[in-house]
Amino acid sequence: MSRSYHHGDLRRAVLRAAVEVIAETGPGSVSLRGLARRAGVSHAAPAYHFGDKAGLLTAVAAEGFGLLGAELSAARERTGSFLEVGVAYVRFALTHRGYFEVMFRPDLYRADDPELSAARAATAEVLYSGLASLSDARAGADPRVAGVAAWSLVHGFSTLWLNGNLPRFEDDAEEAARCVARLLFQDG
Amino acid sequence: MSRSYHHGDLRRAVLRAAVEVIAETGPGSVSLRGLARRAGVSHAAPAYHFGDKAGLLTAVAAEGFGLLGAELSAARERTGSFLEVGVAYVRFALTHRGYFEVMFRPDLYRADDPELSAARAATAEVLYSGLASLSDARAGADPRVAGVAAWSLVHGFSTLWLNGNLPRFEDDAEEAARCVARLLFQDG
DNA sequence: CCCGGAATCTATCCAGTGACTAGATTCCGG
DNA sequence: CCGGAATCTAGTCACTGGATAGATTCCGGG
Repeated sequence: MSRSYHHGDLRRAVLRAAVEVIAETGPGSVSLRGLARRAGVSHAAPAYHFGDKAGLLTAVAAEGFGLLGAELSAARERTGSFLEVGVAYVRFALTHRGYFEVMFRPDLYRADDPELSAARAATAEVLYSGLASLSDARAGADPRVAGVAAWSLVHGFSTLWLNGNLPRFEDDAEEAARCVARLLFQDG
Repeated sequence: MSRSYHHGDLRRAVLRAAVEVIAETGPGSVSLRGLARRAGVSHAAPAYHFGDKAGLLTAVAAEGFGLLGAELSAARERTGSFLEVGVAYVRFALTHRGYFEVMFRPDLYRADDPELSAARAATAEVLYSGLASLSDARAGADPRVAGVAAWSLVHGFSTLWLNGNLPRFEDDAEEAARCVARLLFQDG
């Protein structure tokens, strides 16, 4: 019995399992006790690492913002196109659903967590950094308004797709997102 | 004691209370027992009308789609502008948060409920009925793509605003939404 | 090598919730 | 006014989140 009194990396294991469960069945169906069972530890073990359920989801959201920021800046460096940053946003939402479904639901976690705030701010920085080219394309537009429009477009597409409101595009979501985004970001 | 064995209109009362609670503290914090207490009935009474929690939220979502469809078509008739239909979408999300937060979270309710499906289809009909003018404005665009873009934009703006990601526009959300939408729907 | 504190996990307990069931009460049409 | 239908109550069970006390293991200094 003594071989596994300590799990080794329970924090990581619970985090991974949480993201998986959320991706499959939504954030509402995640339970600390279920994750504990899945990891083979007692039902109170996760609380040591995360405090409570909100703490776990805070960690999920923080990691998610970190991943999103990384993917957005990678897309920006790779393609140099603000449109492709938007496409990368949608791609993240669809391929990292477990994170995405938590990140934009502040009632599920502690939005004032410092680590999370930092990750979120860094991501926003990347998102808005490409605004110059966009506001050039739409001369005279307030860059803040243009940024919000861009964010709204890709965010809305992502959420609508995730909850099954875009059935006609379910086969090639990424290309559909690119077509949709092109209507707003006319530049390639 | 006998004076109020029957509540009178418990179904309506629970529905109203549910929408209020959701608008204030999110769908996660709604409990059948809490709503029952609020209405002054036993904890099992709501189950008679809604079956279970998913049934209650199904009713919320169905009523919400009905309201949204009505407001969208009203905006269309009143202004004749597709842009104003989009603004009405945002206005609905902000003023009927209790409904909106449920409607686009199918994991919370029974998405195959016939009454709900009908209400949702009717709303989609209104949403897409103004597409002709939009695709005229953007010549050559696939009307389906244009419709998805429009829906994505207003939906994304609404959800981002609701979860506190657009702090700079919190004072005059409706006018901000109009500015944002104008970037996509160039016609007035 | 070993000792003691720190890190990690277990075992219990409690309150709140959703769901189910049997039964009580009231309403309403014939 | 009577009997079935509609509505609500009361009780139960399994599950969850949260809290606490204590057990086990790890690790660095002597």
